[in-house]
Amino acid sequence: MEVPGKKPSGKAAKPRREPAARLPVARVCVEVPLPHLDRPFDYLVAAGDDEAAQPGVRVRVRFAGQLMSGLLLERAETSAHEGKLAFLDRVVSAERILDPEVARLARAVADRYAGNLSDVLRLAVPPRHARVESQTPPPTPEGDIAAVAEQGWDGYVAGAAFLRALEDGRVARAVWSASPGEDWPGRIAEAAAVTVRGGRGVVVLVADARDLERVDLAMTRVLGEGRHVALNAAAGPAERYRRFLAASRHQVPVVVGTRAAMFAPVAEIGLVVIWDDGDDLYAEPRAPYPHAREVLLTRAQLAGCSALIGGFARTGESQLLLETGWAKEIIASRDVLRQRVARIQPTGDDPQLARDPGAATARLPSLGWQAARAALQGGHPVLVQVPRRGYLPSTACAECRTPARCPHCSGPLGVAGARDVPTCRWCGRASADYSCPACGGRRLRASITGARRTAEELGRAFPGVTIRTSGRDEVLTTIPAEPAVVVATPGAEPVADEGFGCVLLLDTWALLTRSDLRAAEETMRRWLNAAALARPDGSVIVVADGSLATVQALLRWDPGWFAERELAERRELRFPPIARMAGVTGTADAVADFLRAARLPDGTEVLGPVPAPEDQERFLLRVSRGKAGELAHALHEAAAVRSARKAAQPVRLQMDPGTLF
DNA sequence: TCAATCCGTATC
DNA sequence: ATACGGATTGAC
Repeated sequence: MEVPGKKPSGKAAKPRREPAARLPVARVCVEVPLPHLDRPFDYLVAAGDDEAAQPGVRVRVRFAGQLMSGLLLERAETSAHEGKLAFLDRVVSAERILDPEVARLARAVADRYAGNLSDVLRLAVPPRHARVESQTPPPTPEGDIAAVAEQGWDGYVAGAAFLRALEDGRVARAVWSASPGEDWPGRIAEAAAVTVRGGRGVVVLVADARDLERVDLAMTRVLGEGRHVALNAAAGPAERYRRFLAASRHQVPVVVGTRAAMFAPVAEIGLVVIWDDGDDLYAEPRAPYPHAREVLLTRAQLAGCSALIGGFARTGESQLLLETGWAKEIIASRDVLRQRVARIQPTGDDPQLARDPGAATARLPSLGWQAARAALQGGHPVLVQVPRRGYLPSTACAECRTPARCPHCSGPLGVAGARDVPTCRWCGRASADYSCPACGGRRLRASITGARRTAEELGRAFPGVTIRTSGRDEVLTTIPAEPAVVVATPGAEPVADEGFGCVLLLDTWALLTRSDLRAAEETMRRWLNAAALARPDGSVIVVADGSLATVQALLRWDPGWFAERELAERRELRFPPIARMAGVTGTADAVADFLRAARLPDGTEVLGPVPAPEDQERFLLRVSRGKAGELAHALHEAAAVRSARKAAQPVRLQMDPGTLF
């Protein structure tokens, strides 16, 4: 290191600056997105900046002749840099917004995802809002957390033991299969409360704003006011930064939030929680595309804290955590489960289907119609789950536009692709030789039947009953305990005050026949999440063949069995998460150039290329789980080589890509 | 021999 | 990106 001496200043413009007496060197992560610059750069701290220039503050630095933003990672006595060090241009604010624990996590996430630290830090630290920073914060509440009633966890084998471990500050890691009807926000709030009582902080992730609202309310109920903040985009930048600061300044011990909260700072983190980790909203769409579950698990590992992965469904990744012994299972005993679960029945092979006059009127399988009618008569609401509008087009006659109906049950006929055989979206029967009952035409055209149209049809089937819809445009959060039919798309199901008397899962054929890797898992997740809303004395009707494994798992309410099966299948096929994959996308030339530069680990399988959008192509690289770190390192290195020599055409790298085909 | 320009490389 | 240094070129 060479400190600029008292050289005779030729031009008087620069103010003379002396380095700080102790720890004069600041290591800075400069905000540049280039892989070959993904390392800290050392700067001198001026004596006047000594106090403000603490680890975690925002700084401005001159970098390659330009003023750039950066984050101060650490102070040091000396630098290994050979040349002259420049001074920090200025400390933007003395607010230490990058927690050391989060900084370590960010580095690990960057490494795992073959990305840059500065990219990850941009995800971890919200944009500054100067006014909010200067405002004085509300005082932290005094007093103890009320003793938590933990009976809610008593229904689970190992549930009480898990909470005890949290309170005692022992490390406990669990995959929790919530029982149907569970007040899961309440259970999560209880787990948070005992952790806080043990003197540690908590980060809770949920997939969307609606779940966040529920957990937010539960936290207030269990912890009292002022002990947690909810982080989500909806709050707006100023409010969002205010809440971030409340966590960063350790004024609250608990943060709940959507994806971006995975990096939220809390003092002495003791527990991370993620609910429904199969929801695809947990995949971050910005580089380097980290998945919230993986970030939280990395965080738990690095910080040595507890982890709770909860849901009605169970992902392959969670199952792997159990099979490797990293986490323990928390699950209700069969007895408790029997008391909680509704009567679940398939209709796929319903022998009465065609003959039942009620079914014909309702254009529903008779079993479904009867169950719904019974629930309504009992004074309870009915939930009908249908896939999202446009998810799978149904069809009409190409000549006269009469909607194409199943000859057996009058359900709508759907086609997955132009050449596919029309198949009923209700009963799943194929109609290879369909002809239009109105004009005899044999050609079909696609038309859309969304939740609204389904609602209209059901309105005719249940005259005099209120029909409501909940979907992308307008999401219902809760509905009262009175007779009504709610048609909802997956993920938009409201919670009924005392549970639904009946839950109908329609259009299951559309979900089951999708060919991508997660189709079965995703179907299971959607069914379980909807079926969990049924009353214990209610019914769940799934319009599918009872012999299918996915349907079997639902009937038996056994997400563990299903996940085990699913993971075994992926093991056989060498699919993630058993093996690990990386996607390399770009123009043919760029991708070829990249792969030439990459020193891939021994045994890497190079699959492809396959065509990708915009005239690009994609390769998939596959390695064993143990070599994933090595692969990520090799990819980052190759990206660095290319960016250093200014390769014109970019290549997009993605570890664990969401779609494999 | 010197200045203008090009190219490659580092960026503290 | 921009800036700098060494190499290269061309004119005197």
